Amino acid sequence: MPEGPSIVIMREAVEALHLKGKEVLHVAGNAKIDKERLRHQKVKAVRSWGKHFLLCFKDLTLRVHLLMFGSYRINERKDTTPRLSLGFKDAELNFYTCSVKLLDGDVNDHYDWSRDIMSEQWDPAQALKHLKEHPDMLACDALLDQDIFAGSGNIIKNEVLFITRIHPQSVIGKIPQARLKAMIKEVRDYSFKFLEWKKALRLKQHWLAYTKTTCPRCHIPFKKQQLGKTKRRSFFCDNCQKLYA
DNA sequence: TCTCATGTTTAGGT
DNA sequence: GACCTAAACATGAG
Repeated sequence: MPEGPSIVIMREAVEALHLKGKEVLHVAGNAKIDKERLRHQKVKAVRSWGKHFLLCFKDLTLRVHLLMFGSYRINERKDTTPRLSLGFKDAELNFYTCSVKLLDGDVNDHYDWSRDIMSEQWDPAQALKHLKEHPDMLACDALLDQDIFAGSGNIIKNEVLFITRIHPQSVIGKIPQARLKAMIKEVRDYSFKFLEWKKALRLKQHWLAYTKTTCPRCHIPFKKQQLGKTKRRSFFCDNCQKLYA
């Protein structure tokens, strides 16, 4: 479920309920937060930042992170106890196996929207600056760093590196600036393609590298290794992806 | 049946 | 404090 584009789908689905101004009438679930604080709050905005789904109230924001296996239901329930359930007059939101947190005060004080790869405020120049602040970082780690590319996950990482022909173990400080810019641009572009494919239930069939065993360009076997500090699966072609080191 | 993974936080060690 | 590792969470695809 949970890379940035999937959270955008979730946000759009909740926005379609037109909850703005609606009051939380019922709260339940096994989340270890002070759920009573949410009761009688009126929704001010439905937002998202990277992999975070945000329901904003006056001076209080509910943050839901689906982690690896989280799920949600709108006006439906699963058989298991929800982590959090919010009941409105004509709608119900249920969140399962996720991380839930309450953020105090103005939500804008918690988030830099320009770091969200799906945001209208996404700023590629800032991303370049952030990358340059970490010259020793490996490309495979940079593309998972939520402080630089909020919303990018392991699928986006693998696809972007393959498309831009950058080896996952490339050192950020050794990658020519033009290549870095191309990588940053592709994160954004790929995320919106991801969004459309996911909506069409056609995401998997567009994967070029992720979970693949053979390079679609030169047809030699892909390498599959857990790379970088993040030790996440990387699928790559030694032949087609240039190692800057 | 079993393994593993679109993710992050936290606790503990050096 | 920096840095690392493992555990915890707990679902569902293959």
